[in-house]
Amino acid sequence: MDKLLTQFLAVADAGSLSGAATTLLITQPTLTFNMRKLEETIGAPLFERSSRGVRLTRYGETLYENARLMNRLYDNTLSAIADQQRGTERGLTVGSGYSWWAMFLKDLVVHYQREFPKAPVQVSLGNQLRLLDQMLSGDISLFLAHEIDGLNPSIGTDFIPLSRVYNAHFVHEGHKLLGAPRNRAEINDYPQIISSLAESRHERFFDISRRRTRVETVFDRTHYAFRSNSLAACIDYALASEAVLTHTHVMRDAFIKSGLFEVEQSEPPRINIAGIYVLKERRGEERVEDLIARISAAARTTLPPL
Amino acid sequence: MDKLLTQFLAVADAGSLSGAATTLLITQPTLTFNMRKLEETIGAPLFERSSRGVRLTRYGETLYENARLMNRLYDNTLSAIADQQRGTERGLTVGSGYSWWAMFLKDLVVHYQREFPKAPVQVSLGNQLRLLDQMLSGDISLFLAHEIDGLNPSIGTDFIPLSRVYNAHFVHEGHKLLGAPRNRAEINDYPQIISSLAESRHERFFDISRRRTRVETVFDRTHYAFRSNSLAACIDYALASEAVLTHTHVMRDAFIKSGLFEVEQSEPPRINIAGIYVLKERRGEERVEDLIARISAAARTTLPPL
DNA sequence: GGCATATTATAGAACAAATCTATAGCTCTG
DNA sequence: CAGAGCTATAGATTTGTTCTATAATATGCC
Repeated sequence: MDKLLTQFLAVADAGSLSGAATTLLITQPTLTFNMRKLEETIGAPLFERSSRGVRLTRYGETLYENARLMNRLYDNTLSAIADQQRGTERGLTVGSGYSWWAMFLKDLVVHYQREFPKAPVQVSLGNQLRLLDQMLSGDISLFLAHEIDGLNPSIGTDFIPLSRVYNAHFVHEGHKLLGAPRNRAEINDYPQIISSLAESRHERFFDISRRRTRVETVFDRTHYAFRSNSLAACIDYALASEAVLTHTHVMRDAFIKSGLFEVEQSEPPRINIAGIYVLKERRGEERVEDLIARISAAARTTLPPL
Repeated sequence: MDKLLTQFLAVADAGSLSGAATTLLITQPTLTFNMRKLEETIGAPLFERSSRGVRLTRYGETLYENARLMNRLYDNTLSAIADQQRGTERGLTVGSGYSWWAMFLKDLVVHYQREFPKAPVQVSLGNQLRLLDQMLSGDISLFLAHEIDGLNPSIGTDFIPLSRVYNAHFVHEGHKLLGAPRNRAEINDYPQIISSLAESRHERFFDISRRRTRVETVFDRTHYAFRSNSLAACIDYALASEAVLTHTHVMRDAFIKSGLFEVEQSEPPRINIAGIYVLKERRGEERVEDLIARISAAARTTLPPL
């Protein structure tokens, strides 16, 4: 890995130049010099320096997150090559959201393990952007998710569509929207809730200019009255207010148990595409393509068609 | 990016050392030297050299794929920091653990939205350290949590105490620990569950030398039989096993509804201080201080006094 | 207040590394 | 078999990195 970035990580972890210097077995002036140089090449101040040590600026925090990713990617690369030399097959890891896992991925993985007990598939559950993070650092080979609108193409991912799912709107019992079909304008009259809370360190994944549609993305902060990464919190909020929770319709039955009911829509609902994200670089690898084929086949029998 | 990797990519793309040398504006012997060095650090031959140029070995192919990823990651990081510098004004986002959210933050937020519909408050639920992380990277303005022991003071946070809470222990109905007061040793005989999943990247927030007490910190990986970032998962585990879920007592009523009951403690329980974490530099901002005042007021009426 | 002890910053010397020039050696092609 | 195109090698040169020594500044403690 890049020397300056490695040293940067050490400084961020130690919280001081001198502390990092001792762990890195170099002297403190060297680090002072190098970190200045890094700040120059990055073009932003990375630290707030004081006589108690250094603290990361927000630019420093961004770099820290990404430098850690790069570090992981580098380590994963080295071990991948080492595995290649030993002739041992690398295990594949698949990422997924909980619903896809429960719906059909689980069975597929169980089958796969049985067929290839020596090269098992591992599974990482999480939200889309975390999974993207993990894919970029080489921790997972591919993941299942909704198509992410406005994703920056320079990230270099392929998206393989599998299924069409639609968004439904959910409100508490006795809400005025219930009882008759409603159009989009009527629904938008009420405050909106969404169960996805973007973190700024994921903002780099997005490229606003190339957005295909004009819909709000996860980073629009104005549109929603309430948003949270916790679905439970969103449900609580929907139960305690007149706001409308928008979520994929596959959760309808679970929501009814919590006391949220689906609003009938008088217009065709917004369709989302669910599918597989995979790095362009990994296309063509035998095991990856095999897994994609298996997932596609399983999706065709379980999920709504495209 | 790492210089050698950049040069490696150029060589792989050009298919020859001399060709890459001209595009890189360096001389061919330099590249010969550098690529040898890279092969040494990677520990595998990357090229098959011939008088017609060079060809990637399978190790070279692996490195090529991953080096391209690193390259992109680096570029994306630079542009993310540049975007950050252009500056985006953010709304207020409050972080919290689920317990505080359910107990009183929910009502406060619902009220707040009604009062200021144009400047909504967003909520991020998560464990303390994730919230700390998010606060430092600017995603959230403040968060509610237990006082974090051993926190490195150079991080520059203010802690505003709100309430004294104690940790209780919860088990499923009919558990042997129920029915009589138990001491700490008796409770520790059973496997432990905790609803906090530490990530190693947060370790830098801690300053081990200044830790006041010797209690297990969140980074002890051996002590707990089960830990998850999802409270629901912890509850599931507690219901399905003999393990003891340790959690703040304020959730007792909610736990009873789920089928978990509090173990009577024969010794005085460990007291924690709950309060608001906020960045020193954001103190004084009108909306931040307003929110702090509202939270403090709500806490006084809902939570145990200090 | 003032001393001890952290910290980062600076300057110049010493050292290490990267790069270049020049040249050799190999292999395919006409 | 000579020429063109490539990589490899050796030693000189240039550039960059790291170190030592010291200054400057803040913090905490007596």
